Amino acid sequence: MPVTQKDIARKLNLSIMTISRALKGHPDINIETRKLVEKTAREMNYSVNLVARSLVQKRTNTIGVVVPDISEPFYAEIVRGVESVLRRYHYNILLADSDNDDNLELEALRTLLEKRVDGLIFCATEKSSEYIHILENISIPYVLINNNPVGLECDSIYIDRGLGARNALLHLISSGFEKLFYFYSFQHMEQSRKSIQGCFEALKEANAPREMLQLLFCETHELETYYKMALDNIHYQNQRIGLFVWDDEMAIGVYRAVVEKGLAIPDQVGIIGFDDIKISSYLPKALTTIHYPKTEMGQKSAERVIQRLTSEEPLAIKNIMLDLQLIKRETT
Amino acid sequence: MPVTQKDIARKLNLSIMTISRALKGHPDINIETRKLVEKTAREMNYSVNLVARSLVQKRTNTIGVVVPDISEPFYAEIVRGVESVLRRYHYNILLADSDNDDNLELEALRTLLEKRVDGLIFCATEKSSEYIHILENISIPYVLINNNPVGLECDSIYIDRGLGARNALLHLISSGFEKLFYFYSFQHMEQSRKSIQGCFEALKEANAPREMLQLLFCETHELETYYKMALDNIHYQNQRIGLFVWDDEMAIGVYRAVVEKGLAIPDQVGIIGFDDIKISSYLPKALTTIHYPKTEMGQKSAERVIQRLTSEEPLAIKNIMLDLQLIKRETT
DNA sequence: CTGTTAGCGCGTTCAT
DNA sequence: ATGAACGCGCTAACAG
Repeated sequence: MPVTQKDIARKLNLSIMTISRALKGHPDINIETRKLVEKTAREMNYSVNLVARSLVQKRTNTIGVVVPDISEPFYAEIVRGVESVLRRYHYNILLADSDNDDNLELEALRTLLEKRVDGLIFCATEKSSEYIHILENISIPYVLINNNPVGLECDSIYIDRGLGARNALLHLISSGFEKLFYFYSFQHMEQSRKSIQGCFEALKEANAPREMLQLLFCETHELETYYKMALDNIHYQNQRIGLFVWDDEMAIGVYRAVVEKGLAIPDQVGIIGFDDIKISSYLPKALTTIHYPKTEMGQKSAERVIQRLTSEEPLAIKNIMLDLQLIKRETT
Repeated sequence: MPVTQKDIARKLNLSIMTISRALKGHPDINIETRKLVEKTAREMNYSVNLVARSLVQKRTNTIGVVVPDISEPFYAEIVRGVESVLRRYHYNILLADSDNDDNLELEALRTLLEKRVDGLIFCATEKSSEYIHILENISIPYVLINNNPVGLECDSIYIDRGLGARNALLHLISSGFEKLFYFYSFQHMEQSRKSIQGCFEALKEANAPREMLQLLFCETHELETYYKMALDNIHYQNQRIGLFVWDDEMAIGVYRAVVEKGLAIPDQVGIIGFDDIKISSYLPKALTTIHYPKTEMGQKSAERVIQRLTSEEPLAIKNIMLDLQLIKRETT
């Protein structure tokens, strides 16, 4: 049983209100009594009950964050960005990992709302669309990261994967790779679709034949799958092969396969990843990749939620697109 | 303004209690009225206010989790383990990232307690020791992961880094490496100390001279630092060199340096990491490492907290040590 | 089966 | 500068 303001009040023969005010540093309070209250509170090991305060003030100073899998460095970095901003405003993160499951996602979303988070940051799995009904009727600010499944009219932050893919392929083509492969999986169907589109745009722009590119769909988003896919499909025949891979992590699996086949990088095979995770620069051949502003994405979304929470006037919907950047290193 | 039970009650000419009970599936309620209430609730878009419930029931169904940096895959995986268990018991995670700063850590800890989390899982930074005073007086269950700074008497889960280091060095020695280096930094002083001790134990056991091992202290826990440290200190002179590195991520930086120097792995230089992160098996030479049960660590700590939360009898303090396992791959 | 009373711990409002 | 009354939204305990 933690001690409450009432306990302090009784002990000091004061009203609860005086305690409450003293503890919050209210101006209209005798400095002496304040000191006394503070001292007593410390002695009694008092700790405010923010649940009670939240009930009265109708705010929890808590932001819900939903991600498909926090163990993926990609999401972990986004969350890190969110946290770094929220901290400054004295907000905390109520984290929900949807485990890439749309049912769990929906359930998590509901719980967060029931726990009365003040805002929401949402990295959706593409699979679902049911949660839309919830989001539509939501009364708190929320930001969609990286994925606006059915064109919901709301704040969002995203990158243009199509453009990224296009630039990657153009880079491969202009670097003299003659046969191209794109390794991808359905992490986000919509994004996958767009990236494939981007690939074909690149071909068109470069006046390259469609057959130059082969799409390699990987059934699961796992290293082993990408690794095997590369092992099975990459066969060098006097044509420089350029590989574009869904993300850096998976690119490492592909990389390994290429090395196992004894092919020279980048003389025979070139590789481009996506994300720019930390270790990419430290691989034996530093990976050429497309930098993905993950931390910034988290920060910007947190800032946006805070903005909506603090601004009086209604804010216009804002869809922020962050820039990607191709970073040429040693694999191309 | 979300709708409350009161609103439903008014609309249906029923008492609030009937609504409350109907919504919770209480047995003592007319099935008809229950259906009606549920339907109306849905129509009115009702959502329970768990803040209010928490105030009454004195539980939030929320567990506080404190980590030094969620963007490190290591902690992200632990959190993932925690979440996977908590989900089953309908608990959520209130996440606090201490940013490796003992002051922020202390503050975060306070806030979590004020928000009345039901339990706590704590990955401490080694730097601090002040929070001890808080933990000592804490009335909720908590588990220390990986770090018991001042021998606090409490539930904890950890691994024996000393033993890990010992096994790593013994493996290097028995694999014929003649000159040994240990790359480490002060992520956790106590752990660093123990691991160094473990190294020396290995030398003793193998009847190897102390000079066989050189300690390389890296000032910051960053890839660049480890990379440069390796570049500056590894010089091959007809003696096979064995490198043991604080963790897999940093080992990749070292690996890169070795490759740059044109040294053959493992013929001239051997490398052992620590953690066994996913990509370790997919490096061009799969990294020999010590498997660190991160997910299990998160799971077990969550289970422990839940146990304490549900068990009636007081439970004895439990310090769980998880086993490490050396996984020999291609770098040794 | 349903309603009444009371209270969780705190803050808002108004009075003194 | 301090206090009293009331309510936040919900549930526990008892009554009927």
